[in-house]
Amino acid sequence: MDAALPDGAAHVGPRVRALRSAQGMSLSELARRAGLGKATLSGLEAGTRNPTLDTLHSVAAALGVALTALVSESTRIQGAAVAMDLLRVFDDGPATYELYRMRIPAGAAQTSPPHHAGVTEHATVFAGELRAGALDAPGTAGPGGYLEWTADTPHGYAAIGGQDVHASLLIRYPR
Amino acid sequence: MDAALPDGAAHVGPRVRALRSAQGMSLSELARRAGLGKATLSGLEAGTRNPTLDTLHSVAAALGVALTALVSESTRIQGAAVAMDLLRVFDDGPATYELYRMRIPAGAAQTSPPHHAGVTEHATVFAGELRAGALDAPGTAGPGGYLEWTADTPHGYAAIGGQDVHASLLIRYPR
DNA sequence: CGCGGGTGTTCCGTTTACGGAACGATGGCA
DNA sequence: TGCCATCGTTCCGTAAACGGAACACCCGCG
Repeated sequence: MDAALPDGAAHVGPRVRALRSAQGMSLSELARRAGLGKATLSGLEAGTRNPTLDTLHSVAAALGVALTALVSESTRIQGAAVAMDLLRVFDDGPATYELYRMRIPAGAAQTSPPHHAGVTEHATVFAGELRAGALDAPGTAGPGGYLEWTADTPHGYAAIGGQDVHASLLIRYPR
Repeated sequence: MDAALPDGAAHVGPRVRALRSAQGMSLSELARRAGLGKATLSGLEAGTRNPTLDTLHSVAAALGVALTALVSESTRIQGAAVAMDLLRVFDDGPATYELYRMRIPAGAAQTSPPHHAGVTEHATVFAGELRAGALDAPGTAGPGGYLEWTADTPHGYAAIGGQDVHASLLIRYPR
């Protein structure tokens, strides 16, 4: 399960430094605005420290970005053709929802084994032409279009137009 | 004792606890899987500690969710009846997309002035019964349902069932 | 040349997040 | 009923993240 997740903390430092210098802000000034010691920031950017949630929050606020922007590591699920980034997990009463961003290279296709009973998938297309759904009855949708299907049977995804498909995919897992 | 952990930290604890119990996992088991001490997790969930990035990373991995899912904070847009949290902004080729999470209290309703021409809105309902769309031709959708409408005319949102509406709203702005 | 104000790094004492162990509470099971 | 496993919390010594100060360095300016 551990997979080859590169140590998340290692990426935060360079990202802070990049965001900071992109705004033309000095380390000293960021420390002042964030109410942190310069030693803290120096170590954080160098990756020699393991920052606290409070510290990260202060830095993000002083940089004017969301905390997510500092720690976001795209947990990418890379399939044969489909790449999905998990954006968010909702936990709403009778069901759990996972919201993904999906990319499919032009012309590529992929099938997926069935999930548990009652699971449905909902896709909203940003760009390209998506064909998706049950293998024997797929639907198609272009930019702005929407598709939904039950995922408890074998289903597939394909970019049938001449360009890459970008879409958001919502997977609903009932209790 | 006062602790008084600033903002962000306060929300992480309950979220971890919610995600953990949603999977039917005990605190002890999560501690074991994450390679953390039970004291660390107990304090984290209670909000009496200020966790380290490493700790958060371990917890997220053991829960099988992205680190973002633990620390994400929302930029909320609060209307008369509708509360929307901006989740993500996409900038894909010919259009820009804003992905929101939308909540409407049971029985509440709200109208929205027109946006620019060509703007469309796409809603996927998680819970409750949503009535939304052009004022003269709204549609309705329940859990798992989908609605879309053009936003360049006056439009509205309403929770018509007896319970709150939870939905994801995608707004598409063509160039 | 100083000199003052800026940079980022390093040192150091204090604070605190960490894991391990002990704790009381709870829940089967014989 | 006792027994034992597991639950989540609390206590405590250690490791380390924290802020402040000292540091070397680099500029613009008189």
